[in-house]
Amino acid sequence: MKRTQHCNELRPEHAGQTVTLVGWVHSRRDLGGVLFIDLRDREGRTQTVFDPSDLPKEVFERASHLHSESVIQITGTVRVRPEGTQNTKIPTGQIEVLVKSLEVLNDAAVLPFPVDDPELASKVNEEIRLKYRYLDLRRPEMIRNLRVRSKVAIATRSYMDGEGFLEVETPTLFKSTPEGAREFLVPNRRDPGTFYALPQSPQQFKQILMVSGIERYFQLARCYRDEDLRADRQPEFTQVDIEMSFIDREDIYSLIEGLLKKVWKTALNLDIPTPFKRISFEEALNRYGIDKPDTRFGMELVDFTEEFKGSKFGVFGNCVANGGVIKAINARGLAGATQGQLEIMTETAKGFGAKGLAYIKVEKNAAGTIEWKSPIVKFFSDAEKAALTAKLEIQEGDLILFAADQWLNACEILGKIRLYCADVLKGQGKLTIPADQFNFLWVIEFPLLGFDREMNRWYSSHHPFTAPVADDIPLLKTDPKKVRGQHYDIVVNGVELGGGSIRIHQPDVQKTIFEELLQIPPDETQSRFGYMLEAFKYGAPPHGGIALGFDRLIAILCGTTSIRDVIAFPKTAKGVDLMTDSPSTVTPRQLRDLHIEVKAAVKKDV
RNA sequence: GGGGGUGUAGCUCAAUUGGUUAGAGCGCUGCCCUGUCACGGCAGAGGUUACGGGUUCGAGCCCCGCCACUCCCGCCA
Repeated sequence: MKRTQHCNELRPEHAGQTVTLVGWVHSRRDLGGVLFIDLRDREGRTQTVFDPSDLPKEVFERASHLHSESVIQITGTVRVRPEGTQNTKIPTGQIEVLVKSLEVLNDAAVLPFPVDDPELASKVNEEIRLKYRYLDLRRPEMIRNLRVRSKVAIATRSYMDGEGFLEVETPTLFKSTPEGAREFLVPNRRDPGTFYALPQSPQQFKQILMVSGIERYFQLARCYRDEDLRADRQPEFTQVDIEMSFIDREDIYSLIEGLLKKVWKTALNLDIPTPFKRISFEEALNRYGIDKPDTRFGMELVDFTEEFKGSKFGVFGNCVANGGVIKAINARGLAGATQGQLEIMTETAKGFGAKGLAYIKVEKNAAGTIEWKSPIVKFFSDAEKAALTAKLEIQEGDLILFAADQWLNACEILGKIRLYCADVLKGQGKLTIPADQFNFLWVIEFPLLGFDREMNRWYSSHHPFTAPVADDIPLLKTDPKKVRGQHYDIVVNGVELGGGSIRIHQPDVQKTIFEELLQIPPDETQSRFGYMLEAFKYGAPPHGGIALGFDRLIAILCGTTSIRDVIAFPKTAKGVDLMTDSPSTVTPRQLRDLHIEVKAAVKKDV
């Protein structure tokens, strides 16, 4: 070892010792007669002192011209700092190292952006941070994120091991299963025209492992989806993938509650209460307008369908007559919403096919009396007004927003607007949410199927291996919409952390789903899922599982909304790695080997 | 595929809304400075205003196109 200590280790009790430290030049303060260099490694930093009266001239000269981020090794004596010069901001601030010798291990060129100042560095354009990712990762806050990630990964493995799970690796060269997310394809050199696909998840392998009798499987699995990206979506990402045999939903709930309890303790030293609350899909939509509710604030949806049945206000009355619902939220304190903000909300509503967005601003008028300012309130009867006042607890300063539409649409419109209003209120300081508040929630009883009007067929709302609730199986052939799936999502603070289900383990039920409901032709079912249906014939245990988005989990723990901050080498929104400039073109020879001809205009190499 | 935002010195930003030589802070270079830790002081270098067109006497600013980054919608069984 070159070093005797790391840069966050020396304390007053080391005074007098000769030590060797290595690291990066974090900052340099040259006072002419004395020179301070803060040396940084991944653990922290230590002030070193260069005294020209005590050092050969060339050593002092060398030190005084060191660029930031040069890598050096120093040997010197630890001493307690003179009275009044201690730095309470850093743990090593009581001491300093008086340098006797300096070795420059690597001179750094002038940096493209500062890494020593967290304030400045966090504002640097992400494009340049990604291009020089190695510099970006040197920032203590980025190293901290990677450290959290590592600790949580290890805690997860240790917890799963303790629960009797086997970590099994599954292939990343898999078979194309063109349902669901678009896949990345890998051409097969040995058989022209055939392809592997990178797995969207190890779903099928983990079920097969249950048939294999593994009973308890987990993996920190890399998954690949060739879809457009978001702040919380990368083309390759990591899932904590879990599958168990001979269990029911309750076993999954308690397993994951235990895992998250351990993870939160490990990463944040927080004790989160378990068991988590549960809410049905229907209730989540009714109260929060979304299937992944953020329950850290209220502003819940209120139903007024009954009150507006037969209303003289045509928009509401007709809506109810046509089987729709009337929902409203009270955005307390937002009566002063700007025209622009109302515009954004209206556009949101229109995005769901609504014609507009009805609202009431509850404000004092010039005469000093409270008034409902709204283009529609003149159509309301006294009874309707009384119902609104009572159920929404209307008071001065409120902004009431309405959705009148079919149930799901009405809920979703207000669900979006509720989140938008919360953001606005947060911006105005009228809504504060503590950073250490984590509202975990199981969302359960999802509908097994949705109906695709365009394609005129059912589709799986989760995936086609999800088992129906046993009581609902007879409904599969009579009223598929009513069938509930044994599907569950784990949600925290409005973020979907993961989801899973109890699987179908009977080949006949699986076949019904594939062929009668999803209307996949039998030969296609055979070619895509035949091996699974066959596997299930030879003794498939009842089983179920879940997958947690590991990147999202770490992002939440690190307090960031972008998973790029918790992935060492992430890609841009267009899937480009700016550091290596990939993807890139390949040689004609490579293409020939793969029997591939590129027809699109070839991007010129620079 | 669609919509919004951004792009000016190495970095972060400004430029009185179309007007002379595009500025500041940090960083960088040189000099001064013995207790700093956002050290301080003096001086200096550094610009194809992303890129390509256009309008205009005149464009960082207006128009058209294009590229990149970013947020959102679609998409993500």
